[in-house]
Amino acid sequence: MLKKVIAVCGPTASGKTALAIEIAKKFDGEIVSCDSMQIYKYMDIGTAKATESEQKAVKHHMIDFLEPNVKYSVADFAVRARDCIDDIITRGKTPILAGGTGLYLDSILNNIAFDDFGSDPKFREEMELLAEKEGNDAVHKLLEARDSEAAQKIHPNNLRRVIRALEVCHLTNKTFTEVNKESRREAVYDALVFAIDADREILYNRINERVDRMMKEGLVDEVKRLCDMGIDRNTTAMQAIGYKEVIEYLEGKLNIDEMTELIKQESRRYAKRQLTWFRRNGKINWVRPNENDGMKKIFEKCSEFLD
RNA sequence: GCCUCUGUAGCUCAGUCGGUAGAGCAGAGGACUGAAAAUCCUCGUGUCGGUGGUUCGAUUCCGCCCGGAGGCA
Repeated sequence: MLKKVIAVCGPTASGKTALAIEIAKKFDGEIVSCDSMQIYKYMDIGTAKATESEQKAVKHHMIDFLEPNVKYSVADFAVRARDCIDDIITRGKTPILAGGTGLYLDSILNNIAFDDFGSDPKFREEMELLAEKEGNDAVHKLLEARDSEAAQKIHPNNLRRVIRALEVCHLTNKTFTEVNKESRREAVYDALVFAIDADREILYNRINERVDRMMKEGLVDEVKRLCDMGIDRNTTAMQAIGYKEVIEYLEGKLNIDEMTELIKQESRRYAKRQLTWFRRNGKINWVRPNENDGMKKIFEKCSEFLD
């Protein structure tokens, strides 16, 4: 028997949080966030976390539990999120996955297993050095020799991926391609997946407005506080859109208008990448909750699914 | 009023010694299995301001007109 989950995804600023909360209220659900940045504490404004009152109304999981200097990955996420989901089901409630990090969502929906072979920082360093000295192609050639199928799929300039693939070969003595194949376990979830659809122009306006709101709500102070806490600018958390740009502003590299514009632009581009990710998922129901009886249709689908 | 410069892709500009044009940025599309809000790939037709003329042929040369910048009065 597959475990039933509902998922809400879509580009940034499309209204995922609101929709997920509506569904949760209606179907006695709890929200499991699939967002790579909302996991961090003290990053509320810039990541557009659900507000305190929203969190009071509906229980949120996978949010706000990590110090910003902690390294985290899909693998960590998947393990913990699955426990969360199982726990919610055990308590007789409906798990609602919500978030814009496509990889995180898919790791759950496709039930990808991440074996515990970890990483080898020293190996990565060596490869990075090689790339610096002899170019990206030199590293890619190594991958070609170990796993030509992967080499074909990964562009030589995508050093990060090339190195990761090599690292997996190095750690497991299997090919990256093999390891990935084996990681696809049998489905355990039956998911009803919604993605929020919006005209590009409207979406971009919403993004722009939201960034302005973040500025008013004190994004700059939020980032200052993180810096005062000693959070390094190279951490994953500080690479988030809205954070890295504020840091540049604080360093005097941008003025406030340039910074705001840049955050908007990066957010728009991010939304575009998210759309690309979700579009290739054929199982997604594209919905427009704000139009006509959009919400009604969504609720109907949910009831039908949960029956 | 006169003189000079200028008008080329959404923006900033290059260029064509006359054979209908190309960069950066913006934008669009795509990839994605341990950093994923990251990382990476692909994509440039536009009345070359308008209109007449010279020419086999003009965005390129010439005249006029319109718009912009500066200089002299």
